[in-house]
Amino acid sequence: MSRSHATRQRLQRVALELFTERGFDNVTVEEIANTAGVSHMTFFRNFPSKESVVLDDPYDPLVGAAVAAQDGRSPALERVRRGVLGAFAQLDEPEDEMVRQKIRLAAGHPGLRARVWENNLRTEETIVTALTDSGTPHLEASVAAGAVLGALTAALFDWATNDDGGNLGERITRALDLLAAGHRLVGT
Amino acid sequence: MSRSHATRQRLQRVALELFTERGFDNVTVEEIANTAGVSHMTFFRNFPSKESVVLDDPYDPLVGAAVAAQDGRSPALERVRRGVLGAFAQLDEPEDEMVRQKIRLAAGHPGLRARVWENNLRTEETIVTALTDSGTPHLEASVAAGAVLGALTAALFDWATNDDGGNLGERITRALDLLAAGHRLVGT
DNA sequence: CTCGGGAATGTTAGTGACTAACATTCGCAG
DNA sequence: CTGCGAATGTTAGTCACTAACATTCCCGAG
Repeated sequence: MSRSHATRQRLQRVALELFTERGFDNVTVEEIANTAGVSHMTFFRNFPSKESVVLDDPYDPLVGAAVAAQDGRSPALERVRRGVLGAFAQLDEPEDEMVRQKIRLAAGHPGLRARVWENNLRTEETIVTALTDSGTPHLEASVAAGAVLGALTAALFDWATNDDGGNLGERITRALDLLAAGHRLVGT
Repeated sequence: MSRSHATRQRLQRVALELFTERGFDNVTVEEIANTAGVSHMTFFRNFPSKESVVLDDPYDPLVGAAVAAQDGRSPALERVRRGVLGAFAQLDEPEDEMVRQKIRLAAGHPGLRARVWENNLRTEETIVTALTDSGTPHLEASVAAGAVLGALTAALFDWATNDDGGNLGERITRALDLLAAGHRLVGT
């Protein structure tokens, strides 16, 4: 398990370096594996796809749990919003630079950018389940989850693209505040 | 141009049939092409990828224009919401059954479902541009676009999955009303 | 130390999406 | 009919990804 874990880390580090240097499409899995001193099979035993090296995100699942923990009497959209904020608030920022690099890679490549949703879908389902379990109608739950994750993802890409030096947590907080504020003015 | 157009239609029809019958992953491009009486090269000259047969959606770009046409004094989120509603309202439902089939296919396949976002990204960019052009800050524009498209996509998948016989336009209207209503109760 | 077994890795030989280069056929205007 | 351009076909690739099987590595029991 330990030897394997080291190999995985090495593959990921090498892959992100090469992708950043030469672009995702101009690096083959063969190259990544060779540079890391293993065969392409070892690569695929550690990552289900080339894209997953950039996209795998262990934080997402936490969000579902955080939403489920919210007070069931708040409106669905607000519970999702608070859950997402809560989940990110309780994260320290360990490999902040790696996260930044991954988001930047994903933001700059249409295919990767699209695949980000493959992660979000799991989270979305978890959230929807948490909401429907407490009586929220399915469509309302879907809309709430979709809207918040849509806003969150847009904020992440915005952060990766226009980096103003601020940290990620702040940006997310600001984005979701905008979402909450956006409709208080309805009817103006 | 006419011979080509007929071929494209035939390829799409055949492909959707085969996908529905046997599942997206169990149909090769070769088969689609042969069944349609052409070579696989002709397939790729008509569609940039196997996935695009299911995903190409000529309606999306309209949304960007509709948002740009909204009154610039409303809040960003509300302008996006009204723009999207407006764009769908002015659609007749021509190939409704084909749209339904495509959304169902996409909803039932993780890879396709993720790629749906490749379409949304173009739309999202158009919307963001329309908003920033009228002075909205970039993050606010991104969040508004992301939230509405996230909600819209969730509603489409919900419609495809739990078909209650209602039509698509109604479902979208209901979803976006929920989004607007969701935050009126903030602070309850 | 050494030997056995299971985990980690390698080799080989595929399948299938997608592309480039070049050859062919088709439809239509002159 | 003829010739030109668009549409299509052939061929021969590259690359992501997989299955089956062979090999090596680590580690603890004897």
